[in-house]
Amino acid sequence: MRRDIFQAIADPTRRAIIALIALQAMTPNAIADNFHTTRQSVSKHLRILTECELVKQEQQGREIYYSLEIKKLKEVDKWLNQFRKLWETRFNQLDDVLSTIKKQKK
Amino acid sequence: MRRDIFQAIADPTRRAIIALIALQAMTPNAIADNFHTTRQSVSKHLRILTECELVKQEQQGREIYYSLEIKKLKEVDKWLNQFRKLWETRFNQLDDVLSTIKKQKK
DNA sequence: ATTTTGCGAAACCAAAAGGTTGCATATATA
DNA sequence: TATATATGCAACCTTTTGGTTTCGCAAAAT
Repeated sequence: MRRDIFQAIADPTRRAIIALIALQAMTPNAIADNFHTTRQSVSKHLRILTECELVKQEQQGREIYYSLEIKKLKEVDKWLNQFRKLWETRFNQLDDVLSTIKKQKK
Repeated sequence: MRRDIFQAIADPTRRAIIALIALQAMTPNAIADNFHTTRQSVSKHLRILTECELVKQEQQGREIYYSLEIKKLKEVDKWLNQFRKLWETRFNQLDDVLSTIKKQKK
């Protein structure tokens, strides 16, 4: 089990869940209602998300509300930082210009 | 085959390859020398990265130089944007303070 | 001309992932 | 108390993944 954040966001359903609970906590059943999948499947995704601390849970009676640990997403942002300088440089803008010229020639 | 950028960066070896060729183009053999894996394995990763347009290749004689399509990484950044506002709000800073207090109590 | 080198592609394999089904448990509700 | 609901967890199955081995081809080197 790798279970790091990059593997966690690799699955499209998990990304959808993340977006869904970003603003308000939801129960597994409520989440499952939003997708074409079963509650158990969502539950599995939630476990993975919980294991890599992307999601936190709060029990309320027999319901469990899941919400996003937004801070954890910063790790992806941090990884992107090493490339941000590259895509913001003039060199890349020049690259864009060159490829545009190339296309026009065709 | 899903083959989107999120699945591409899910693998740690692929992330390492991405970081490696971010600054200069490299051949599969040269890339493989940097890891504890075979050239064929790297080749497979490069194919995946190429398929989702994260990497471009340039043939030079019998060698093929692979380099990063930095622009493609912006897609991850774009996805993060929807959450960026959230983790930058005061509410989250308050959240941080609260969890710090919680830790001190322990 | 022959050998070496760099490469992609296909075949094969073990492990992991994602999904489903069934079950146990705890909390509501009638 | 009996039943319905919300959930986690384990077992199972199929597909995908990451890796290795083998092969063939083309370009360089001998």
